[in-house]
Amino acid sequence: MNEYTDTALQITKSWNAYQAACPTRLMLNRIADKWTVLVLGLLALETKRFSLLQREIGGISQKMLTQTLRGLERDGLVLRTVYPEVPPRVEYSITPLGQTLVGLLAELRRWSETHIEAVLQAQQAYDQQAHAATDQEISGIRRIRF
Amino acid sequence: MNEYTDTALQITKSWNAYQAACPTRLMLNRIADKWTVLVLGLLALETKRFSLLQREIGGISQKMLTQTLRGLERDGLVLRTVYPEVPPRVEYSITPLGQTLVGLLAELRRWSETHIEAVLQAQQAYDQQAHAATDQEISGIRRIRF
DNA sequence: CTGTATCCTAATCGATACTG
DNA sequence: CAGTATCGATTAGGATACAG
Repeated sequence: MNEYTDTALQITKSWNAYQAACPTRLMLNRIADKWTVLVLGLLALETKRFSLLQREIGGISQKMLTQTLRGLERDGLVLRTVYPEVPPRVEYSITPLGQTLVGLLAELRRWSETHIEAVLQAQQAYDQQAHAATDQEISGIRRIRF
Repeated sequence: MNEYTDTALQITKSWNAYQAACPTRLMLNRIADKWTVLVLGLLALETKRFSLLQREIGGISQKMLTQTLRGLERDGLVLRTVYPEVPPRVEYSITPLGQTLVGLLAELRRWSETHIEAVLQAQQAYDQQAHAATDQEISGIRRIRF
C-alpha cells in the first residue's frame, strides 16, 4: 500500500510528500515556484491582462511570465480568457481552486516581510564567522577572528 | 522612498516583494525551495542528524541535503550542532525563528495533499485539449478533437 | 498586444570519488 | 558519519527576433 496507483476512487489518502514519487511533490514545487506567489497574489485581487501583470511584477521576463501562467492554467489555478479582437486581449483570472491557495500565499509574503530583518541579520552573523573554524568552539572555546 | 537602503532603525516597513530588488524575494525563494518544506517539516518534530534526514526524505541527494541545511542554517532557521566524537555526529534542530515558519509550511503540505487530485484532474483536462485550438472556441464553437 | 521560437549562458543537480 | 570536491548532464532563464 501507500503506492500511487491509478485505482480510481481509492479513499485512503496515502499521499506522503516525503516519498520521492509522491505527486504532492509536484504541487509543492508549483507553489514553491519563484513567480507563482507573486502572480497568484495579483490575480487574487482582480483579473488582469498579460502586459499589466508583467509591469506589476518587477523583474519577470516575458518568457517566465508566460511559462508561469501556462503552468498555473494547466494546474487549474488560473483561467485564461482570450478575446478575439485586434490587437488581441488576454485576461487572466483566478479559479475557485486557486482561491483556496491565496490565503496561504499571502501568509508567505507576510512572513517574509515580517522576518526578513531577522534573516538578514542571521546571514550576516553566519557569514562573519566565515565557518572555517572547524567546530571546536562547541566546547566553549570561541574562536577569535583574525 | 521605498528604497532598500542601509538606514538602520528605519521604521517604515517598505518591503514589497513585487519590486525586483526587494530582499523579501530571497526569503520567498528560500521558503519556495524544493527541499526546505520537507527538511523543516521533519526538524519541527525533533532534532535529527544528517543521515536520518536523508533517509526520511525520499530522493534527496547528499549534496542537496547539505546545501539546503547550510542555507537554512545561514538564514537562522536551523541550528547545526557538531559533537566532537569519532565518528562525528551532527545534529540539526529548528530555531525559534524557524518555528515561526513551520505552521505555514505544514499548511502548504496539507494544501498539496488536499488538492492534488483536483490539480491532476485539471492537468489531464488541459493536456487533452492539446491547446492547438487557436481560440475561436471562445465564440461558442467548441473544437472537436480528431 | 500576446505571444512563440531560437540561441546562448548560467545555475542546478546527480553521481562519483575522496577526506577527517 | 558527515561531509567536500569535481565532473558532466540537464534545466532554467534572459535576450532577441518574429508571428498572429
